Amino acid sequence: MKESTQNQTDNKAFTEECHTVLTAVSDALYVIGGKWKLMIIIAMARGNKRFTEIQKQVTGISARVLSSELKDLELNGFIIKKVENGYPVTIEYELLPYSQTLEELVGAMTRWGIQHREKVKAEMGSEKSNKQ
Amino acid sequence: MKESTQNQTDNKAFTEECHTVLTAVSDALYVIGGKWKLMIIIAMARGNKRFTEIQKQVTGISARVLSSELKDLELNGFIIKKVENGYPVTIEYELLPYSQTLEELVGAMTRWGIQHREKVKAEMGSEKSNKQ
DNA sequence: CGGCATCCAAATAGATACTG
DNA sequence: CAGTATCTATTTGGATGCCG
Repeated sequence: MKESTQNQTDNKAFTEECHTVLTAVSDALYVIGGKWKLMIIIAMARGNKRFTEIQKQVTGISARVLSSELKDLELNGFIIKKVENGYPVTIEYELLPYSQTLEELVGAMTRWGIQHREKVKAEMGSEKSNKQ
Repeated sequence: MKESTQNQTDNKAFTEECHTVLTAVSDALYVIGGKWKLMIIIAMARGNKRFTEIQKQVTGISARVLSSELKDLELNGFIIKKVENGYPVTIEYELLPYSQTLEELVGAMTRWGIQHREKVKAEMGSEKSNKQ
């Protein structure tokens, strides 16, 4: 994993690999980017299926935005909207198997978020009592 | 990984774990969310250090936005701006070690982006020649 | 409850020109 | 080259009210 000798050869491969990675990350961000999509999927993976349940878990999201995000998620094959006819009609959203492909990504992001919060906390303490 | 018996006990733990995960992901998105930050870090990790180099790699970013994003990244400890006095002054941005904590996340996102693109491509093919 | 329509405010981003 | 300033256009989002 360490190299420093022949850089000319590396540079070209690096540029190509860079483009590949940038394209892939760009693709991913296009589909699951934004503040809410991953958070909605996380909330749903913990058993929240109803519109208002999800809205309660995902702090700060408005009904309009949640509605729009759910549509996007359905279009992209992560969830499905189920309408049960009865008195009254109940509507539930369910995760589809494809949403499980995000597990690794969500796990990585969760771990990073936790360690980042701790890093920030540690910096706060070590900045010579620089309170605001 | 399969459970269905005692759901009451699970639900409470689930709700707490849900909140933990949502908070962590929210923290992460706050710092590295948006279209550009990860892409800039990826480009820099492949050796791009100059402003225009980065702008060339990260397709579509404007100078104004790149400038603003670089400032954010510096504030959050991912990069450092180095000014070398000479004729003319050269300015380089370098990754700091903290940016390496993102490797797992970037890797997960890259893999997901690649597989997602392939899934979409496969769907295109299987949708009875439904060209647009 | 689960939304959608409307209106309006704020944030974001593109284009262009300009500077040291 | 490495930005900044300005202006404008577009996107996004909150608030509210309404509907089945």
